[in-house]
Amino acid sequence: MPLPSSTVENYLKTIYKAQAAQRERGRLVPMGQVAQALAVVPGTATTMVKALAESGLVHYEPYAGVRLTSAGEKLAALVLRRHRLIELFLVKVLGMSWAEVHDEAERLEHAASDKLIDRIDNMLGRPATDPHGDPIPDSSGSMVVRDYQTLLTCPLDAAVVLTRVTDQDAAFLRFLEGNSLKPGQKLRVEARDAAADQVVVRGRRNRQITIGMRAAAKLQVAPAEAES
Amino acid sequence: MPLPSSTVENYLKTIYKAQAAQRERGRLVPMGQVAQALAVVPGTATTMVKALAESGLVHYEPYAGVRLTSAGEKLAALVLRRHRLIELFLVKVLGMSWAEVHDEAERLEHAASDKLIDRIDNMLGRPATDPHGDPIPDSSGSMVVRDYQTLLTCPLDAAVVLTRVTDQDAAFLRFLEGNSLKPGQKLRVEARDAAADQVVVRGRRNRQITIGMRAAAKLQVAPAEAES
DNA sequence: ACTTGTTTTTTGATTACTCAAAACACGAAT
DNA sequence: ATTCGTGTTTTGAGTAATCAAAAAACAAGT
Repeated sequence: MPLPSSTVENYLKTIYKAQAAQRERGRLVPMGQVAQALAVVPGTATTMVKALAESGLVHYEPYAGVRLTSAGEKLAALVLRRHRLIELFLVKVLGMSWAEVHDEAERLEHAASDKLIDRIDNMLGRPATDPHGDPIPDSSGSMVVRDYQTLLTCPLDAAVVLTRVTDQDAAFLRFLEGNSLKPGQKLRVEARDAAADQVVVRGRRNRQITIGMRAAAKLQVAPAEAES
Repeated sequence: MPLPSSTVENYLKTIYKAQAAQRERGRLVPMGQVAQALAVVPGTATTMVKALAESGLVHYEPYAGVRLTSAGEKLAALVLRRHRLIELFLVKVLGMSWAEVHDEAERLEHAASDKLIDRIDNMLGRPATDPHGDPIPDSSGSMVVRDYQTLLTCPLDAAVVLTRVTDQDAAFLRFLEGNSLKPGQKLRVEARDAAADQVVVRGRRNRQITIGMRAAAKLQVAPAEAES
């Protein structure tokens, strides 16, 4: 029963996110994917995951893959909670750019105590999402997962609001920021052209932005509410 | 040229503080002291210190002790800078008690980037001292060291102001807080009795507090300025 | 059912840090 | 000067996490 090192926390977080990313729930995450996400060689991931299985944090099937147990899931959610609250705190209180907070939070999430995290949570008014629109689990580890459309799948010409950006790459985020594409922004998809790899969006101050389909798929939206 | 792990940072910090604590400057810190401060067995400290010497961070003389090189000193000062800015930030911005911030900072100091630290420094108005009155090195690693008297050495019945508390123990700090003995507090030593191990202090709202001499030695004071 | 190609697991080493306990050095005191 | 006690270093071993490369398993595709 070793208390989770930051390595363990990172493995759990990675498996959690991989599980969440796949359409079908309850499927095993292949080892290769875990190894790649953590930037370690496959053998390392195998060894580590077997150790996690020993501790009862994951269910591991040789040659098939890995899945979190409920204990592992809770722990992973708490790591995510710390990460996202820290990100929001850095943006809201310290005025950092949303493009740079990810890496910072990546390190701080393993050092911050629950007490500190609760204080931050409180100071921010128990927020539901971080600066990228990712939902923040509560202190018991549960989280409201909502299924959004993306700029690739939402209806054409409908009023939508940007709710979530599923890519933490700093350069990408800086690009979005430069075009006022931040969560909360009202948008309208005016055209899509698969052949040309173009999605045309009308955004802030009626400015028109054209992005590629890979990028569009990373921008999640919800139907805009009735207000102006 | 390995970038300093948090273990290395802790060794440097410990040696730095031990060096600062000893009256005579430039003396070597004995290994036993380093080991004890870091809660490792002596052999471990020897091994580690030899590695630090390899990296040019300390000067090590077998059987004599260890001393920081200027490179090591700078690095240690920057760790201390991070630690103290974080402590002050936790107190000032997050409203934590000065009794509990030490342990938190002890972990965060190894995870916070220079960028974050500079932002905190800026937000706090480039403060000179942390909540315990410890001086905060600037970003180049230099620090104003002032030599204070203590409640044990200051003149009797003189108006003094509490400037620094040289003990981070949470229980001790809570005791001080309960008696309004925090940096900035104006005081007067009314009596000392070595035989009875008593120092009698007149403090806030003319309340009288009696503490032992070990505790008194940890409270540093400066002559009170002319204002009321 | 074989062969091929990819993915996964094993094996053997390596690095950083640690401890326990034996061996050693040094200053002081007889 | 030899002895004693304390402090220090060495030695041998262990844990956590990693990599490189060999070996094994699996999923197809003729």
